[in-house]
Amino acid sequence: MVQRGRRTAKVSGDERQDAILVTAEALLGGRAFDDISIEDLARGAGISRPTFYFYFSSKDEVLLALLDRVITEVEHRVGELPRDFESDPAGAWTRSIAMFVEVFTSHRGVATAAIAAKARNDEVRALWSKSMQSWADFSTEVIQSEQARGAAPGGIDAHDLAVSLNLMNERVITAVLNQESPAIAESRALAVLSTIWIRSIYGSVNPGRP
Amino acid sequence: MVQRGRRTAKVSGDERQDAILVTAEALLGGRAFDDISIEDLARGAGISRPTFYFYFSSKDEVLLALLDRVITEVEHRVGELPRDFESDPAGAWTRSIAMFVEVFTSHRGVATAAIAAKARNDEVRALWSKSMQSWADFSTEVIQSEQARGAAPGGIDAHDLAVSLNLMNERVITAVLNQESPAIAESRALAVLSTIWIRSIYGSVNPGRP
DNA sequence: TGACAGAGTCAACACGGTGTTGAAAACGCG
DNA sequence: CGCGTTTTCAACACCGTGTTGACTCTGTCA
Repeated sequence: MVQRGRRTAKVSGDERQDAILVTAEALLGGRAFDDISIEDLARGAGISRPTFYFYFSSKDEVLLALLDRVITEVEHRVGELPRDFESDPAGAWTRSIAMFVEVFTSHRGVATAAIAAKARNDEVRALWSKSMQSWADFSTEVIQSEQARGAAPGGIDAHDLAVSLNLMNERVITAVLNQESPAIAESRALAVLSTIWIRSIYGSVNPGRP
Repeated sequence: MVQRGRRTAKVSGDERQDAILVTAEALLGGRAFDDISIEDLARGAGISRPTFYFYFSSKDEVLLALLDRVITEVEHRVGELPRDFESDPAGAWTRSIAMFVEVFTSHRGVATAAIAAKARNDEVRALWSKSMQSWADFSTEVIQSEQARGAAPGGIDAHDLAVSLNLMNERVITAVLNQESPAIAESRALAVLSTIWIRSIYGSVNPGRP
């Protein structure tokens, strides 16, 4: 992305930028984004607060960069998902949902901070929206094709259903990651979510075996 | 709640307190909670900023008071809900969900501000959690009795299901109120949500007529 | 090799919002 | 009236954000 190879004695700019990101993700493991000051990020990266502004124009910009990485990872894994919905609908949906659960669980701090930040930051909201949109579109297409081949009943707009189920996942996963109450046990989250998806998409408990 | 009847020439304390709440709810109609300063609330109520602190110890305290009112209204209306799940399951669930949609829609500003604030404020979180818990408990009991009488299939823990569906409602309603994208049309929200509830609780499209 | 350019750094400042203090004004009850 | 209580606010202390302008490196090129 940017040419490397400076032979500077001191730490290079890119390393500093990276140090800020690493510090941010580390601190997010322990406390809320709002409780982390730019001073904290700067100190963690070994620079002064004004110098922080040389690398990022705000704290939110850092979060945005971290979120971007996570979303890229999800996009990549969505693309690799097997699309065996005709042969094993329940398994296929479960594997898709499992992927989201895994990625967000392994970036707990970034995920929860970003989801909270989209309430106040336009860029974070835009990025998150774009991704939600693309996941909802993916789900919509599959639901539509399931409805078209007669495996799933109509009576509900595929897009509305897809959006609602994706929003449910977002919220349930957030609740689990934040250990909210009420929430559900992390170990059961995947089973519960996929059961709801399958029942509400197929209108039956065991799609394929009616 | 507190005795009234002072014959003061100037506006009384209770009226001032109320003026702050009224101002807050009015301002919340137009902008985000974070974009409202204590100065704004004080000016709106016709007092100075320090005087604000005589009535509330913080901005969040105001939101808490507003949220408390809304939750009280919901609790009240939950109590009045007909419990005709045996005779008309689909209708009964739909009426319950409709009630939530109505109340939160008519207090859009408070609802969205409170849901955002629970990320950072312990008291707001506690109050919201308590209510979610009680709504989830209500749903759990109904689901359990539907499972017990054989109207709803097992294969999923009633409480997990209830919590997930309630979290879905929270998130979908928030998305609608905030006009997020992706979201669903406000006019279709109720139909979509109740369809998902019914399909995932009963494992069929038309409970009662299998 | 020596000055120049640009990257990197930070002390000091300006600003805006929150929360506190201490003194004073308004009230109402005896 | 006069005394306690309620109510009010100017002034202050504080904290986090974002900006400015001057300074130091370091690699480059004449």
